[in-house]
Amino acid sequence: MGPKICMNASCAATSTHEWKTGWPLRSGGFADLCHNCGSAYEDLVFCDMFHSKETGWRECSLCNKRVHCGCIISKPLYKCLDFGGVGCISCANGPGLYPIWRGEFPNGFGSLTVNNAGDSLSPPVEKRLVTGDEGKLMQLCRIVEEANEPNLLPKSHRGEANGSQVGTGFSSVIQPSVGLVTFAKPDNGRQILEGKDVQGSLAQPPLNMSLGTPNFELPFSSGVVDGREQSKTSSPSQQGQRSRPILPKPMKTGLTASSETNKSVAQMRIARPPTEGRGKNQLLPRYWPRITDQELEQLSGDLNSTIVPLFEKVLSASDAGRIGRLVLPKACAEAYFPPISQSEGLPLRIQNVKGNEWTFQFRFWPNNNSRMYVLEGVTPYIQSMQLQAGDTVTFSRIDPGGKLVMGFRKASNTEDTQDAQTSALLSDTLSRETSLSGVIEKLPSGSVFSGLFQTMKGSKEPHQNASCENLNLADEDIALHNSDNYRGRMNEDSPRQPMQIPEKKRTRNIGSKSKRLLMYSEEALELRFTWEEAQDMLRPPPSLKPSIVTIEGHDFEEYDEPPVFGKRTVYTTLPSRGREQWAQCDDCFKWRRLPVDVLLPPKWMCSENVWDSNRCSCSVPEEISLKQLENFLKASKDFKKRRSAESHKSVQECEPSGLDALASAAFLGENVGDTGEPSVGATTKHPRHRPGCTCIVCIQPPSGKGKHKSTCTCNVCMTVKRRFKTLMLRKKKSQSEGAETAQKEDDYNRDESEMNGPSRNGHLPMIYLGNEASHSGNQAEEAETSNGKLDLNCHPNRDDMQLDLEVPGMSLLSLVQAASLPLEDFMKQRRVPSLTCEQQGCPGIYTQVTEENERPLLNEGGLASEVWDCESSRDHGGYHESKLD
DNA sequence: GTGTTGCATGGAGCA
DNA sequence: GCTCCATGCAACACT
Repeated sequence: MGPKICMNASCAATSTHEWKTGWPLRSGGFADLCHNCGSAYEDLVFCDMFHSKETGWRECSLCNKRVHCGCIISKPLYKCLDFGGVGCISCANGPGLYPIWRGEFPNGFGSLTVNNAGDSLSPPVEKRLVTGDEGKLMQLCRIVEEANEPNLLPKSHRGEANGSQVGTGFSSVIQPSVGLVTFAKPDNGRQILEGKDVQGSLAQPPLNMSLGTPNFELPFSSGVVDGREQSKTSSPSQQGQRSRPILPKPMKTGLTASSETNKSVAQMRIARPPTEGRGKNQLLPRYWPRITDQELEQLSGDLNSTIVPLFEKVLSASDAGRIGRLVLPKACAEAYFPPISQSEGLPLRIQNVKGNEWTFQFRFWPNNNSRMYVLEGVTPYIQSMQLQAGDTVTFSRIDPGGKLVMGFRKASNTEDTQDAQTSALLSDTLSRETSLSGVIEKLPSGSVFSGLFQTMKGSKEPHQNASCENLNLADEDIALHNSDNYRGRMNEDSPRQPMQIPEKKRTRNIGSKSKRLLMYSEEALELRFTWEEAQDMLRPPPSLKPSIVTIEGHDFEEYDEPPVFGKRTVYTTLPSRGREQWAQCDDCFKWRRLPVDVLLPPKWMCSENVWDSNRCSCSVPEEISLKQLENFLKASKDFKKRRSAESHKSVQECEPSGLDALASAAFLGENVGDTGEPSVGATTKHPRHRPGCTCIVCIQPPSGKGKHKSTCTCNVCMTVKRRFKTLMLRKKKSQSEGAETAQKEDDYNRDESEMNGPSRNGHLPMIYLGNEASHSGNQAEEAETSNGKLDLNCHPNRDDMQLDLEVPGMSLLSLVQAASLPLEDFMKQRRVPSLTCEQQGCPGIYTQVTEENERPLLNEGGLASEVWDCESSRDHGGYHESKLD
């Protein structure tokens, strides 16, 4: 920001012993004036002193006083009279002249409709003043006056307005000692001008707020003028556009608020309606910047700059996605960004939170006879700020200079702190004063303009841009403004209720197409569960029969429908009764025993217990003791905890690295990443696809398949084979050391597995395409997620479901390649010829040295035995799932 | 095969 | 019934 220059063109002083603030600028902020000019402005003699020789002087039709018309300084000082001519402001507002006054306001605040009773029809927006800050007080007084011209006070009266409402037409309170000024965003009054019943408007007063002055020009306007320029000077009715309300419906009790109320409410975090804009469209509250005027005052007071919050937007999934297009609210784009006539738009330089400049392409697309405005090229910004859907980007402007500032607010930060003091104060206030509730109730509240404050914080660093060189805030300020949670809803029925973000806002992006990813973190957490839990709930489509497809000579079962969610059940194994399944009634919460192979719907009650006529009612007591049940559940819980910890541990331990990774890469033909290894992030080849992506690209086998045949003796293959052998020997050694422990573990796991159910009664993990019953092995290909991702095809409770994961993260195909075996041979090894349960001495677990599988899976060193779980054989179509030890 | 661009579609919100 | 806007998607460009 350059040195100050007195904005009185005939003065242009660059130094003065005291700078004063003058008239409100059309771009926001206020003119800088030297002491002399500022004093003249404050004394309302500015035009007399400096414009006396300019054109535009007229006489008041009522008192014949000379009135300068047409400059920005004199704008508030006269009125065009209905019967022609002009009147000086004191005459125009004289009693009796305008029993019902309405008119346009000149400074970007539209117009205000007031009634005789003095009710303001627009809710107040408060601005905190610092005692002694006469210049700002003057400005605000002027704002109030402009919004409330019938109550214009002579200068001598302004300082005497303590604690009293100014005039009768507007509920403004000017209290320099208290430091509060309440003023309203005036309504544009167009509805009245269009002939609506004025008195009727009292009951339902128009609360629309025009975004700006018709002739508003942005300081950064490129000069490109398009059709909007014309339209913005016309009324909505002329444009055929509806005006959208940006303020909630008014409360019937009026808006007059006590100073106490004002004081308290001023500290609330109220969405702050934008101070300006171009008037055609009106801003929806959801785009209001969430910064209080008080905060702005603090900012601008310290910075010699005026921060003009413009709007903010919660990022949608597409905004935060890789497309790099941020959809701008139309009204905001047209109000605050330069007008563009060509679809290509123009580059827009916006300062980021650290003071660096970013250039985005501001453009539009024609859409339904309208326009859709976007900022293109935001991906670097989004990524560097680590923004995601649900976060909020904020746009503001620094005046003078009109520099656009883009901040952000993380969604995760919006609800994690609480300012108890303010809450208490607010609650206290609300308990006593509810007249504002109607206004505040629907105001989008929430955290503050943290992005902006981060801008300030960032500005501590060396700046590239001069406009921010003075932006500096203490960390305490940051902390202050990070203390969110003034959000909320005031309710007359429960005035002490803590403020919460309006439900409409909170949930508006959940459920529909446009609401997919926008959830607050807590809600997301509530929806988050482990893949083990999800696996427990997955059931094959109940009434569907799989179709059998044959791929490379192997049969696969394929379901057309995705898995369904079923009720979670608990399996037990009792020596006397064998395996049992238990389910809890959703109504009475009693546990009922069920047949092992029963699949329950997500909601299930005793009355649906068709398998046990004695216990098909909630009134019948449980047949299992509470203690027994607790033991089962506890064991189940402990087991899962332990598994989870072990899983993490094993993943870390077994993470292929260094030569292993290279070896794998060699086998996989440099396509390890394509195997879908969970740890692999976005690739350059298809960066849109993340781990877990099930698109056709990501589920494709590695393209390197077949590069090296099993007989290949190239250096790479030989190295890898040698490396693999070493790996397996090492593993075997470690296994032998912990054989005893492992056996115990296995027994334990088995028991627990049964207890939790080989989910879905002993079936293998269900897979969508080629499901559990197929046992064709392709579940392993899908089961390579090991980092907690939801994997539909991996059994949560059984190690043997992950038997192919000898090398974590490798897909089945990778393993096939690694084993240097044709797929057919590999599959044979995964299958053991039919042995009946009787042959194997079922029930139980026993060890058998296989004959046909003397070369066990991936084990050149030889795993001579495999553990057989006969209990699972029943559902395996005569085959027994092998289990690598 | 992948990334980008420009438009179309349809749900949500509002009067 | 209208506008807005999140997102899908086809066509095109690029590697």
